[in-house]
Amino acid sequence: MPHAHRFFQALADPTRLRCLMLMVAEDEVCVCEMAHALGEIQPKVSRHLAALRAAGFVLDRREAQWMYYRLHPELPAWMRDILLACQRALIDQTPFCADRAALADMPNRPQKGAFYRCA
Amino acid sequence: MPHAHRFFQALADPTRLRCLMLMVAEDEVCVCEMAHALGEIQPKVSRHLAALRAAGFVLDRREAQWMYYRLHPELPAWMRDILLACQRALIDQTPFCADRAALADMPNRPQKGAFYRCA
DNA sequence: TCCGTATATCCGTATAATCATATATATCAT
DNA sequence: ATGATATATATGATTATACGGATATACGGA
Repeated sequence: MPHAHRFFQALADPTRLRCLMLMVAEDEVCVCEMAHALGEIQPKVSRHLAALRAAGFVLDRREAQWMYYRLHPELPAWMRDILLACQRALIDQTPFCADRAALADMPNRPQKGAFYRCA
Repeated sequence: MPHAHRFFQALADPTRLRCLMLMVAEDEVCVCEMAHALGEIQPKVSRHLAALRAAGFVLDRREAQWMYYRLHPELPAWMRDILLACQRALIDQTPFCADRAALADMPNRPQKGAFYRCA
């Protein structure tokens, strides 16, 4: 119950679920990419990612000024299964579909391992 | 998006998740059975079940004085899959295991189709 | 009338949104 | 190199809202 409760509590917020779906789809995503994809302000996204990190569901990694977030590699298998089931169920639904499209169309999108600037 | 949000919001409460796991395990369960199994007061269980019903995740059925709740038969397949994945992952975990045991040991447990009273 | 159930209300707590600010890193000019 | 500036990110503080718990009450069937 403790783990399950926290996990579903994390999924229960639309912003967090959208961020998680982006991470499932793209593996690693930085804050400014998520903020752009969701059309939300940066502090809002950052706070929700901090909550996911504090709960142990994601890991962050710094690369220059960008903080990249990804699913925690040691996430229990059943939680990962549920996230994959969500992706399958929601992949063509609003707003998840539009989020991925907006991310793909993001101008000046930071490129990992290169020295580009975020818009 | 609205559906997924509501769904995980429903799962995010321990009482609701425990009730849902009982319904997954036993198909139909009445309010007094759930209250006994969880060791919670009846109004608390009733209110959470009302929330699940209002959200369309469960259906209720009256039989004499007992209200039996079950998963909504038209629940989307991906939601049902997630509930089954939860059952597999949590079946031997606290408190779900103890909830099933307490339900099995419940004295004067109402029997469907008969004229017994709830303890 | 009794019992199971549902609901209204009140209150305390938790959670989220927003603004403002702080920190860190990179770029650019000198 | 050094320092200034811009961008990305994080966080503190405040406010607003949602949620849960407990009690009391109302309803409905046997």
